[in-house]
Amino acid sequence: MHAIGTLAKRTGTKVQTIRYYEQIGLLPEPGRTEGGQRRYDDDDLDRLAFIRHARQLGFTLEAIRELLDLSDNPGWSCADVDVIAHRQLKEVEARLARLEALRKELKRMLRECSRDTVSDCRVLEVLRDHSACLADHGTGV
Amino acid sequence: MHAIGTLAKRTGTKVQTIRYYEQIGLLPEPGRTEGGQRRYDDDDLDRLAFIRHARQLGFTLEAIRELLDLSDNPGWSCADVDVIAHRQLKEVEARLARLEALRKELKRMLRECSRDTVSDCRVLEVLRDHSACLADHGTGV
DNA sequence: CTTACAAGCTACAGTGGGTAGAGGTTCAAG
DNA sequence: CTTGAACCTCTACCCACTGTAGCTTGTAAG
Repeated sequence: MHAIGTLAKRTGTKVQTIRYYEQIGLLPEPGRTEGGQRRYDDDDLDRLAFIRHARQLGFTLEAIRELLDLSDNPGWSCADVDVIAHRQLKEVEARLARLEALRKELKRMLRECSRDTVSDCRVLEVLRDHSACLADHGTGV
Repeated sequence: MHAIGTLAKRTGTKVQTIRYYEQIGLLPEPGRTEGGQRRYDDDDLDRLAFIRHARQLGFTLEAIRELLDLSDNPGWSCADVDVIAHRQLKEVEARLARLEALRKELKRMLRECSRDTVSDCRVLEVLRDHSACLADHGTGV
């Protein structure tokens, strides 16, 4: 039986975050001491570790909820899990592509700036000049 | 004199977002018609375009506020602007690195999964098995 | 057994960067 | 003059937490 702080330490989670996961139904309500403090068993620890690991991989809490549902049901299908993981990979790759474009644009801006070593900086000009960029509205970085 | 909807269309911003920028002090309070509707001039349009462009480059609203302050002051220094832009580039590059690591981990997971074509999927195992990953707590993706 | 204090508790507010909706008013074209 | 699209304010919501205030409980040392 572990106190909430032990769980927190073992999984690298904040105490409040654990209570938050309970609140939104990702973690089951644990048992309590007479005084009302939460006490967890190893299953809870595993479940939390799973959640944290999936979060580190960028899964949303909703996706994690799906994964947990699938793994809770004895008749879960591998294909469903695969779909979720692939969806996640696609999202990560899309974000990567956007960030890469961003990096190029920033570098270009800074390169232009450093060209005129003495006088007025061009960064603000570039930011101001919409036409100079490949503006696609809606960032989603 | 432009209505808020015109500004919105021209800069690819939602009407609500423009009002939000005003609320947090990024855009000045514009003049109003007798009936109370906002009316903007070309300076406002430029300022909003600047904000949107900077947002597309991933600058936070706080960073944008700094940039606008610098460009409002006649005695702003190029070096200050440069510092902000470089800071932004560093942040983007850090996020890129993290996302790249993430993509690798996801790919590895999916590769392991597809190895056993028939039986139970390994994705959930991998998510469960903390030791298999290069866990650094605190994602910041 | 008492005391000290770390760790726990609940409840609520705030973060960033907006977005959505209700319910009402104004503007401009026909 | 009428219509209806666009405007107005105000409030609440999104995600995934994080922080704070004010209180209670658990535990180890003396």
